[in-house]
Amino acid sequence: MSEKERKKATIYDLSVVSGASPSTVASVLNGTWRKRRISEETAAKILSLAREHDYKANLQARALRSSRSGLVGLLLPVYDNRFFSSMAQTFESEARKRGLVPMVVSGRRDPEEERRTVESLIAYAIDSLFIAGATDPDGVHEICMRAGLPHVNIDLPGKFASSVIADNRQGAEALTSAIIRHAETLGPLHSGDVYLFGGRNDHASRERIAGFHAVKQSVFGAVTKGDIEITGYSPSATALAFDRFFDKHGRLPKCFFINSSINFEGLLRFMGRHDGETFGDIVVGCFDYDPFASFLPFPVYMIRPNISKMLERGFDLLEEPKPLTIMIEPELVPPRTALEGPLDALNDPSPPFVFAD
Amino acid sequence: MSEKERKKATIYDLSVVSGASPSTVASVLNGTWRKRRISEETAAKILSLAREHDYKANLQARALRSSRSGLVGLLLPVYDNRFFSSMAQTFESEARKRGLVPMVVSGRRDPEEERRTVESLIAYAIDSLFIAGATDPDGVHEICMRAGLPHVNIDLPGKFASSVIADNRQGAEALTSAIIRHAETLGPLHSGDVYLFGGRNDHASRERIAGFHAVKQSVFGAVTKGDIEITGYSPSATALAFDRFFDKHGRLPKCFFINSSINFEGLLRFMGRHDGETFGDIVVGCFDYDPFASFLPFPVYMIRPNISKMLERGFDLLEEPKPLTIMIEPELVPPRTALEGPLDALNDPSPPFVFAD
DNA sequence: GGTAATTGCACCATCGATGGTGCATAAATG
DNA sequence: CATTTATGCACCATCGATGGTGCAATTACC
Repeated sequence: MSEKERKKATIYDLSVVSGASPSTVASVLNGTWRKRRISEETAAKILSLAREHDYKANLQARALRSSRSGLVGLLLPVYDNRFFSSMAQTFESEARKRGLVPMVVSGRRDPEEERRTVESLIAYAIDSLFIAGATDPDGVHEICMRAGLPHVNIDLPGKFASSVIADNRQGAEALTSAIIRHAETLGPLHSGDVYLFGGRNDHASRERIAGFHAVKQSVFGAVTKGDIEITGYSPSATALAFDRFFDKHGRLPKCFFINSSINFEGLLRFMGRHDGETFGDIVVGCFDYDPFASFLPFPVYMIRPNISKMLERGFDLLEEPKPLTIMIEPELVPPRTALEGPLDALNDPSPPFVFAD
Repeated sequence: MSEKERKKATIYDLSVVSGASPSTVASVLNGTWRKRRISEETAAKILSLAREHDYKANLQARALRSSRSGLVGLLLPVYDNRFFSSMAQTFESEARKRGLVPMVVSGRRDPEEERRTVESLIAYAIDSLFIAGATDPDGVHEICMRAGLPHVNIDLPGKFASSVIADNRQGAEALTSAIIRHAETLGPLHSGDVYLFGGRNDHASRERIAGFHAVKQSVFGAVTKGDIEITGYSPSATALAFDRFFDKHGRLPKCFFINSSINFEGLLRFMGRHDGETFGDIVVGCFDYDPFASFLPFPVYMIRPNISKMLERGFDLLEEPKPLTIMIEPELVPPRTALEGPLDALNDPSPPFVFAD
């Protein structure tokens, strides 16, 4: 038996060994056999033969016939960032919890590539798609429409499709208040001491900037011009922005808001070029979450979206007939707080022990 | 045309509109038409009709018929960790570069779940599998064997399958030397000041521990007993280990080697519980790479595997008839150095600009 | 004992694409 | 002009699973 298992067993093989027809075998194996009035006895025999021959359904064939593949896609811009990789992790559990198989792809912030990768998913007949952070959501939406593919946006504004978004405005306000309050405990603070770096002309950035300015307005009564430096989502462009600021003012702002952890990496690169300087007197807010950032030598406040709630609501929205938008409040993470992540849900199979050496 | 595109066009649809047979249409669309002596003219007509009807091949059907799916799997333990998410990112490019579609899944360090996820990949008829960091590589290997699935281990020792591994021994030696050298510049150092935290009874940990001890041996002439605290791959267990050490000695070791960034998170959690203490006098080595760790208030040396080279060699090894093992040297990253990551390869489509506010 | 209802399953077309084979028609060759 | 060779394509079985339909054999019922 272990020798002959070179080729995978099919329902036809089981049909031969069991003496039942292929369709009977199929219905036993896919669980529809009661509906088809297959006898308990026949079913039991086929199930035991299936186990014996290590039968595994060919899902490609099933998908082809039934036009339901059991695949759910997730389009990310990139993987290697705490937010998106954590989303991939959570997405995988949520998908499997629902009996689906996740296909996670990245569009690398390139509209052309986003389209291509989504088309490759469609070619494999995924049943639905989660779009998280596409550069060109409308282009992706268009493709999904044409393919009749149900889809939801995650953390993207939904002009056409359903969306679950973090409350960027509220989050930015919370973050801005937090850093201003902290910076004020360190000394007098003026509107001109409070900056924002990063972002781009997208919905999320606009909302965050609006929240940032709203808080500055209410705290200082006025908003300084030029308190925002747009850098796109690039570590190197952000590092350059800090270089420029530093060259001009001889220091960093007392207090600033960084649009994402990618931009935060830009700050780190800038600091890498200024070894020896401690930058202990700055207060930073980062609209993103990375546990490491929590332990830098200066206070870092972060905003952490509630990813699993967002995804859960996303699966709900797939059922919805018409486009809806749901907002989920993110969480403010104070400095030096290492929160739990999806890794904590893992059980580490080998218990700790000490090597005999 | 845009109205009627509700259902996806098939070769049969194109066969009707073009007047050619389905097999002719298929061969034109999959590029085998010259071999089949289809005329230039017919091919051109069909290609133009295909474009017009937005034809996209159903890859499930193709896979079923040709028993080549064009899917490559990557099994990770987890996504949300710099090393593995960076691997996912690089894997995706490498796969697409080869005309394949990546399917990345995580086994969450659970042998049972690893098996299940790999079986789900096999059910979709993936052509080959990259195994990175499985808890039970032999179990996975067994399943692949049974399914006749070509597979390579990445950064795992290859008892049965081909492997590309980081040189853990050499990397651990480089890392240990680096932190000892640094710590020695801060004051006198004894063998008892140099510890290792994290890891587990797996190949990588064993090699790293061997390298660690070899260097201690050569520097101090002897190895202290009990200089190693095994914690498994869990942030919380690692935090507890630091707690224990701290409770016993009233401080952290002057100089220590942390087995992975997951264990590193444990250090951060420990520090979160000791706010106010700066821990400025420690020197840390982390056998893993996270750009944020580079900028903590104490020196952190890191080891960063050359992921893209490992994956490239992995694709090569798939062709190989018999199991081979290849070692790739990792890179030592000194403190306060922010290196480039895969994100730098992305082009940020919207150029930086400043909001008019 | 004859008809009706139920049970248990087999048959067959189908999903979309592929590739081996074979057969007209046209062109080349002697 | 007869025969060989080349050209261009159609036909058909096939990959593995599914689900509608139909039909014998058994059981129930009057």
